[in-house]
Parts: sequence; C-alpha cells; structure tokens
Amino acid sequence: MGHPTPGSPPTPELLDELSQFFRLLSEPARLQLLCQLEHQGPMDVAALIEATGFSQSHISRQLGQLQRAGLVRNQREGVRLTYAVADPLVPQLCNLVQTSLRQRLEQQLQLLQSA
Amino acid sequence: MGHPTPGSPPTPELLDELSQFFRLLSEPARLQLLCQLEHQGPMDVAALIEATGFSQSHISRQLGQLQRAGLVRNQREGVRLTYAVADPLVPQLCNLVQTSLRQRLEQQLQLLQSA
DNA sequence: TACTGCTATGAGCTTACGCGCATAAAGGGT
DNA sequence: ACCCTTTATGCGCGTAAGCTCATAGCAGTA
Repeated sequence: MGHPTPGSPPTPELLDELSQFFRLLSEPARLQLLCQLEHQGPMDVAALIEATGFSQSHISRQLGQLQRAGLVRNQREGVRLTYAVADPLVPQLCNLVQTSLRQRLEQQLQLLQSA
Repeated sequence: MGHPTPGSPPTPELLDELSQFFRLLSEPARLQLLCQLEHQGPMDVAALIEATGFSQSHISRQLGQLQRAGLVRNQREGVRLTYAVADPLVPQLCNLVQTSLRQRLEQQLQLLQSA
C-alpha cells in the first residue's frame, strides 16, 4: 500500500489523457447514458430521451463527447441514430470501483460494530 | 460489445457515487498527486510542493478531498504530515485505462497503414 | 506563554461546463 | 420541389470548482 510502484512515473501528457478520460465518466448524465446502453443494449436517441428525461440537445452533446472518446458508436437506421457501447472498458471500471466502494463501506460497518 | 449486461442497472445513488469518484480522478492536479505518491511512496507536503509546483493551499485542499474519499491517508511526524496512497484501486484503474488507450491508438495506426 | 514552522480554511476571482431554448443542418418520403 | 422528422449546434444563463492570497488553527520548542 505505501510501497512505491516499479516503472516510470506517468508523463504529463499521459496524466492529461487519463484525467480527460476520467472526466468523461465524472458527469452523471454521461455515466447514466453509458450504463443505460450497457444494460439495455443499443438504443436510439428517442429511447435515451425517454429513459433519462434529458433534453435532446443535451443528450446529443454528451453522446458526441463519448463518441469522440471512442466509448460509443452510432449507426444510422434511416434518419435515426442508434448508439451502442464501443468499449468494454467502462463496465469493467464501474465494477471495479463499485466493489471497492462496497468493501470500504463494509469495513466501516465492522469498525462501528466493534466499537 | 453491443450486448446487454446481465444484472440490474445501477441505481441513481450508485450512479452519483461512481461519478463523484471519477470526478476525483478527473482533475490533473489530484491525479498527479496520487501518481506521485504511488511511485515515490509516502511523501510529506513539502516534497509534494517541490515535486508538483502547486501552492500549499491547493495541495492541502486536494489532499483533503482524496483523504475524505479514502484514497489517501496521512500520518503525523512531528508537525509535518506524510501522505500515502490508501487504496490500491487507483493504480489499477490507471493501468486499465492506460492499456486501453494504447490499444485504441494501435488500432488506429493499423487502420492508417492499411489505407 | 510567546514564538516558529507547517497545515487547513474563509473570501474572492476566474474559468469551465452543464443545461435548455431556439435554430440550423441532414436525411427521407410524397 | 416541399415538408416532416431526427440530430447537431450557436447562444446565453447559472452553477460548480480550481486556484490564489491572506489568515486562522495547531503542534512543537524555549
């Protein structure tokens, strides 16, 4: 835990890319869209509006950001666009963080019980 | 990839916690502090100021946030505080994202070469 | 207690960005 | 060609948060 990690420290550019990536996931709206697509499979924008309650313009912008980052892909079906998760990384990350948060909460519970 | 994931979709509260967590990593300053601590081992604030060039108050605030989130722990040595990474989750996440970013770049390279 | 060095915090400035409204752009049907 | 539907974008507002300066709090020392 307090031990240094072998290997070179991340370069400033990598640090920026990493933080930009995490920034995408730091917005509840974007994360919600991603999770929605992840659990429901590919959806068109109308369905996403219905599911999330966000405005059309908002959803369009957020999906645009996610797409530029390669996390999402769209496919035309007539005039509609169907979006789908394009990178399995996102659910992996969410699961990791989720379990870690849970573990920490359980530890806190045990501390409270032993007190 | 386009397949739905089994299991229940994340609740709004979980979604908020997840996004808040990612928000912590979305700030280059905080991420830099975390990586610094990860690679150099525990450091006191003076060393962090020296290493990052940030002001004392800025560092104090960011470390405070990281500590409240349980990502970092401090230990008194006289008047000084020595900070250390408290959760192995962070380097795991960074490695995951890092390798994923690399893979995507390599794929783009291959596409360019085949064109 | 008074003094010194280290850290935390209140106040204010500035920038970034979420969010919606209105509108433009694009694609499809008649 | 026109019109309708779906998506993207310019504009503006409001809020959140980074960042600094100054200062308050705190641990150790004489």
